[in-house]
Amino acid sequence: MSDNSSVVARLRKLISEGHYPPDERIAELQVAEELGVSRTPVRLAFRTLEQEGLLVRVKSRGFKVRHFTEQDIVCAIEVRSVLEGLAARRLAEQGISPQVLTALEQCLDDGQAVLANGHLNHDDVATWARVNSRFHGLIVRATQSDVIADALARNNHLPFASSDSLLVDSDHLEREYQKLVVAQQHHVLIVQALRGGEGSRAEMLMREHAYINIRYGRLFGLAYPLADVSR
Amino acid sequence: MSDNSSVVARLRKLISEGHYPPDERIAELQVAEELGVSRTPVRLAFRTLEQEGLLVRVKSRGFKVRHFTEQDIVCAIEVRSVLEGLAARRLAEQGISPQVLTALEQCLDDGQAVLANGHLNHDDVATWARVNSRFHGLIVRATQSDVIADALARNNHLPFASSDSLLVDSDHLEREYQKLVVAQQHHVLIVQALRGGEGSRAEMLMREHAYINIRYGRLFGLAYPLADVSR
DNA sequence: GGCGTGTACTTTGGATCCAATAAGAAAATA
DNA sequence: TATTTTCTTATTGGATCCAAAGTACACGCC
Repeated sequence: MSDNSSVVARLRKLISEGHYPPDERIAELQVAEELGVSRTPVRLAFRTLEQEGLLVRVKSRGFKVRHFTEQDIVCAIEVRSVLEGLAARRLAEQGISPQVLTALEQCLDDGQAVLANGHLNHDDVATWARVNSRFHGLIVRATQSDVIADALARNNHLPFASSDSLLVDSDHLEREYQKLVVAQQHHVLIVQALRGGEGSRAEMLMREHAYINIRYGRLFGLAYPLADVSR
Repeated sequence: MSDNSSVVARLRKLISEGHYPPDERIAELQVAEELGVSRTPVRLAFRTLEQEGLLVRVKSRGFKVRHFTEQDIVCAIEVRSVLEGLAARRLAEQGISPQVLTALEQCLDDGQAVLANGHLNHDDVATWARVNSRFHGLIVRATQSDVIADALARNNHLPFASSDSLLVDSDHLEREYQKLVVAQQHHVLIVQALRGGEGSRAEMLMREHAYINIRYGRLFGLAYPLADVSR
């Protein structure tokens, strides 16, 4: 807590929760008082958040909260799509280690276990989120490339760009179950391609996989306050 | 100059020139004195540079200069490759405006003019760099997506990831000329694909185009001090 | 002579102070 | 009454100060 990175994290949260509305200027002093710290850590955090893409610099008068359109969200998912695709291709082509392969297969088993009941409950959703996060993280880290990992991490700071954004719609659990079944199938095929060293296929599958929330039409109606979204 | 962004720019330059050696800790006070400013703007700049990937945070003791391996440089180019590929695909699929098309064709003409002599001189190289930069910038901006543009911009902060890094080898001007001829051909084909709305083809061409410095074997022997590079 | 503890120093993180500047409000003039 | 000019105020950028933490060195003890 003595570290200013917590200020970054707290601000990230507050922004994506809409506490600071999009497109509105955000003052250092006000934030500092609300967080109970001085201006200094806030100023530092602003620079970080700016680079993460959550704040934009206004001509010569501080920062304002970035507003995202539906288009932006789609783009962020597309960016993740090509970057994770790249990671999968690299991993397949450079060869996957037995350790990583074992870990990925464990993810497949764990994922299968979640879906075994034929329906979803709350714990299932949480478990799947963990397994899914582990799966994606494993592939990226296995490429051993900090450059790719960083590019992905930065993109994932944008709200709903991350593969962790499950967007589970508790009103349509049936449909959500179908989505996870498809996701699980994707995972199986991706591991298959990785094991077989099929770079292009791994990339293609991973790219398609990233679109799952778009394909399943659960992209909008988000908690995050989009700028000009009506529906 | 009164803006601290100049500190960021100056530091970026100093780092990529090797004034601060890779993998070595970088102290706020020392930098502040060298730049003739106080610690505050340096501290702010460090946060920006960290997000840009030029500095890495050391456990709880400030920052050190990031070191890049050959592998990292290749990865950065691959990242640019897939991102510019994405931009090209989007642009082709969403349809390219007549204005942008005209501007791109102007780039093609200008590029052709540079190569018309059959050989390169110093001015030619500079001109081509400008035209090339304009060409790539046009395509990215035409997608109207800040998210993609930002992802690219961040990646381009890594040394030699940017398409502006021509890496012209004045000792082998003949080979460099051949490289630019190929690049020009790529540009022509890319515009063709964009005009025809062929998204996949545009993406594929753009991705290949990004690899030109790798294909032409002029990737290493760089000014930037790589960590463990012998050749 | 080696190892451990303690102290001094270096360096970062946070708070406050001061100056520059831009925005906003009020007043004066046309 | 509208417009322009000036003054006040809010807010950022830079500098300095203080506290906390970590490192290194030295001294002492085993």
